Amino acid sequence: MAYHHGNLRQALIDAAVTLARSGGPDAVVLRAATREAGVTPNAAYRHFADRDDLLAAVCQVAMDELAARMQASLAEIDDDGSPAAAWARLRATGRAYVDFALAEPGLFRTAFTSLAQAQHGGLPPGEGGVRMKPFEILSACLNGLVASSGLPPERRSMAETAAWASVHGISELLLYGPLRQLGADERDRAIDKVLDTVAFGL
Amino acid sequence: MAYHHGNLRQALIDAAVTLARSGGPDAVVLRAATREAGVTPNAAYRHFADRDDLLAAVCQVAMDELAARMQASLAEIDDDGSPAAAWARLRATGRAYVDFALAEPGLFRTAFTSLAQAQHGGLPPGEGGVRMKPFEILSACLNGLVASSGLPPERRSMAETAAWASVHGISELLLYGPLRQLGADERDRAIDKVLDTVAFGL
DNA sequence: TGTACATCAGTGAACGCGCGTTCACTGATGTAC
DNA sequence: TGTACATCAGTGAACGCGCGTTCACTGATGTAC
Repeated sequence: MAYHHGNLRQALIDAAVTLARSGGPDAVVLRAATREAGVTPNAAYRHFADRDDLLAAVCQVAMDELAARMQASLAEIDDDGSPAAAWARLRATGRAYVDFALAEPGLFRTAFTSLAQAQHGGLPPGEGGVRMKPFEILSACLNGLVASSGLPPERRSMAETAAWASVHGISELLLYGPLRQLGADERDRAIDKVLDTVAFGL
Repeated sequence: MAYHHGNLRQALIDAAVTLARSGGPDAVVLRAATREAGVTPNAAYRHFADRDDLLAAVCQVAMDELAARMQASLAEIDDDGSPAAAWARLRATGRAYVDFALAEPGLFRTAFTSLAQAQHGGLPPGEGGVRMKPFEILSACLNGLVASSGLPPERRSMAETAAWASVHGISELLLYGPLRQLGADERDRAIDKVLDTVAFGL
């Protein structure tokens, strides 16, 4: 499968991810990606329908990266089936989520923009475009919580929504909101406060 | 104060707000605003240093609008000093926040972008740029909650953070996240769930 | 009250820029005989 | 094994677009005598 370039498609995605990493979705500029890959602008059209198609690929990568980090932090906690372990697992995914947002604001923002575009543009409903692996990870954690008796089943309903909203919200607030100037310590305390409140609230 | 145009500065802001309303901060295009105001592009430079200066004005308007809606929903609940009233007031501001986000996604997004830019660009720390009236409203609600004995003082700390994160998060999720396809009923239930969880968690 | 003048809000024309995208092409790759 | 050929990934040049911004200007407004 190595033609002239080798694997231009992947090279373009890599370059575009780098752009998104440092400047968010708007920085995913088709010409910049081809420049970085050492190729003519129009060469991109052999591999992507248009700029949006390239952006969609980047969004998928960003979302997958977020899921991978959540999964990785989950792997560090051994699941002995106890409620305490189940709560620790939930907290770990939340923390990983926020850490990813803070460490990679550009990718974090990008991860959610293909969803935004699917809203305006076409894209058949149900055919969700980007797969939301993070959502599935969160659901699994909550299921584990119920299974371990850490959470009464009658409180399980819509727990994803409550948990995700808090964790996503604190990420945005720390990045772009009134909390963006916080020092590292205060930031940690803010994140803990949010995670505490969610756990208690559920 | 009426020269040639009347009040071009305000007319440009109005036009720019309309742009932001339908397309978010990126839609705030200086030339488009002058076009709408029936004026030459460079006329804008009599009233704004550059495009970012115009955008900053729009951000302030958007943030003020958000605060106004929170304030308005607060005014509908008579404050008899009881804990129940204090909780209802908190909930009303949260609900107004989410409702604003859903009704005016472009303005909502714009309200928070001058903050994002102050982060990258210069802007002396402390000199916060856009004033965060919504934050102050929320703080006042939480103070009222403590005053009414609805919330023990030892739980007051960082309550703004927890409350705001949840409310901001559900807004983003409904607009751009996995919940963006929800119907009106499910949406209401999701918002209620989040508000319940916050109240319980605090 | 009338006239000369300074101010300055808005004009007209142009700049350089980088973008996404299209066209006809070239030349290396892999394939069939 | 060697040659003719089809494929198709990447080239080179160009397009039209709209943007932010700058220049020297014009002409209506308000002011001083």
